[in-house]
Amino acid sequence: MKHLQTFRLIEAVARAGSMRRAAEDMNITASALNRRINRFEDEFGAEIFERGSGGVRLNPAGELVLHHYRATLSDLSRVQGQVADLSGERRGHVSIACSQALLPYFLPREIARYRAEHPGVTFSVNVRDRSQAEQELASYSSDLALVFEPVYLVDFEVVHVIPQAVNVVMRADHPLARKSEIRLRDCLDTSHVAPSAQYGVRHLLDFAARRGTRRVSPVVETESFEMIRHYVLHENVIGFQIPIGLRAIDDRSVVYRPISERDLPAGNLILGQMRGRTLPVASARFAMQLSTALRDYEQAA
Amino acid sequence: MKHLQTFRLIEAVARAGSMRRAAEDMNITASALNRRINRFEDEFGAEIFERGSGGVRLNPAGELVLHHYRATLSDLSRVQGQVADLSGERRGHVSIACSQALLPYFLPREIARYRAEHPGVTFSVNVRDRSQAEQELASYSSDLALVFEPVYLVDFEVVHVIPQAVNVVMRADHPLARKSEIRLRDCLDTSHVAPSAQYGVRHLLDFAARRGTRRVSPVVETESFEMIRHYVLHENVIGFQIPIGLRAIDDRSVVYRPISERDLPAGNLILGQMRGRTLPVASARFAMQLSTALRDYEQAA
DNA sequence: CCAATGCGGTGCAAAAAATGCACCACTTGG
DNA sequence: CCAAGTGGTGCATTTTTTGCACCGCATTGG
Repeated sequence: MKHLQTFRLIEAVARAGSMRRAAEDMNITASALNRRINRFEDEFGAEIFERGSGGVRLNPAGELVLHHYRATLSDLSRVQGQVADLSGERRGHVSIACSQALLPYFLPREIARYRAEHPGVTFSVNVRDRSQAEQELASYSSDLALVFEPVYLVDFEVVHVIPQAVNVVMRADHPLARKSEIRLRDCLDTSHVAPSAQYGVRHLLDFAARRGTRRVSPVVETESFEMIRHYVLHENVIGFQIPIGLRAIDDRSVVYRPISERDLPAGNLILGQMRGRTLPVASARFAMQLSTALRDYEQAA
Repeated sequence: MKHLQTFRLIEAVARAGSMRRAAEDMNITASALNRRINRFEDEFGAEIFERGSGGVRLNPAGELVLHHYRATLSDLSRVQGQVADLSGERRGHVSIACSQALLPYFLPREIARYRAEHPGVTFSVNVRDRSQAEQELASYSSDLALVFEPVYLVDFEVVHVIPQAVNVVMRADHPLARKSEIRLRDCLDTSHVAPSAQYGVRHLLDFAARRGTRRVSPVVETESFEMIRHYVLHENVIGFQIPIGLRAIDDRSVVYRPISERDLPAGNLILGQMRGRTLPVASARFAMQLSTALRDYEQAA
């Protein structure tokens, strides 16, 4: 949509931090860019950039303008999606920000199931930790977020929530595998592998350990839950993950057991969107499917 | 905002029903207008007008586009309001659709009170019946609606609600004025003046009368409650209105008495906005003031 | 301390886009 | 069957936008 070109340029300038660099990025002359910005500010009635030596940066008014642009863009693409729907095309795009736990089993199955019915719909899956996921929604970069234990709940509208207890994952021959429920102290007493601090699982572990004046002291700390899941195969230690990211393996080489709720309350896996936003058709439908799937998953567990 | 010019033209064409007439309205050539529309449709990816002989009219896709434009416009003016607020100007505009009952006493006082603190804020007061008021919100023509007994509540978000019993209004020397509460049958047995069918007061009266197999048969039927209020001074008949639109007059020439709740349940006076919409600063603040005023009014009564 | 560099902004001419005018093809109602 | 209405189009003209060459200024590094 050509009429939003000025906003695209504003966004580029905000990103680049300098008009000249933004001009290069957008394949345009610095002078032309400069004049468009100035003209916009005239028309808008206020400056939107702070001119400092060495470049420019958005002022609060500019932040509002940029937000307006993103909201407009989002609404426009929603409208285009609905129009495409009218003409029976059923195309569209869903972008979702999610925690790592959803990557191996849950999301692939749900996306495939959705695409089986709507082959014209494409997906972006953005792996984000719990705080990033919410920023993702706020900037309209993702339509949906499916995250474990989100941080700030402002502008985050909960669509569905299911509890997920932190589980211990380990080889079947690990001593703790014999119990059906594991105490936190047993975890801390044995060698363990843990995710790094920005993740919900680690946050819950740290919090619970501190309450018992213990500390989580992992022999391997990583940002990758896939790493954790596979590491326990190579050294007989324990790892942590929530059940939706786990599955009993055929040869029963890896097992998982919940940590006792006395020690560590279950966290929440939350499907959410930006508050008040009307989602594109495809995203709204996919959100409904996810809700149903999460409910079924919870009842099956 | 120049970048929305094409949308303004689209709106004009939709309103005029013909490109040539719209072109005149917008002081532009039909050819230029025609090409802008065609270019937009190209870019947008779908036709938004149905071309019939004798003119054009919006198709469903066009309705969506027009709605997008209005939403964008509303959001933009909200942003401009917030920016003005940032620079300390405190200006803005509030548009409110309301029932007639609010016109004589309640709204003038509240608007004046608001403007005493924020002289830069201007107001539009649009008198609308209960169904029009909601359309007004849906088309972003008004920010707020304050109506008695709204019809459809879809897309209508209730901000505040107070009950309002239908009252009989009459001269002090009318026989019914001696009672403190009036039965519906007494109203129907005496000559009465009533509002026409689209109004909430009449709707409640009709409904209650029909339940008792009676009918409302006014000697004067009017769209104007002001007319009703003044008519009872000239002929000794009764009229109807809700208390917020009434006030005891100094010389006690006109009095009002509630109709018994056994016969006619109290209706609702509802302050609302469009569902999910973020209101401009001034409107949001005014809505808060109205909420408070309504609460105080209810407690005082 | 001064030249070099990078910044935003501006005058002016060239390029691009939008517009107005004249006109076409078509439908409709008297 | 024609007059009056409609949307659409080719072409010259006007308006807007852009690119180029600069300016003044601040920061930086030798």
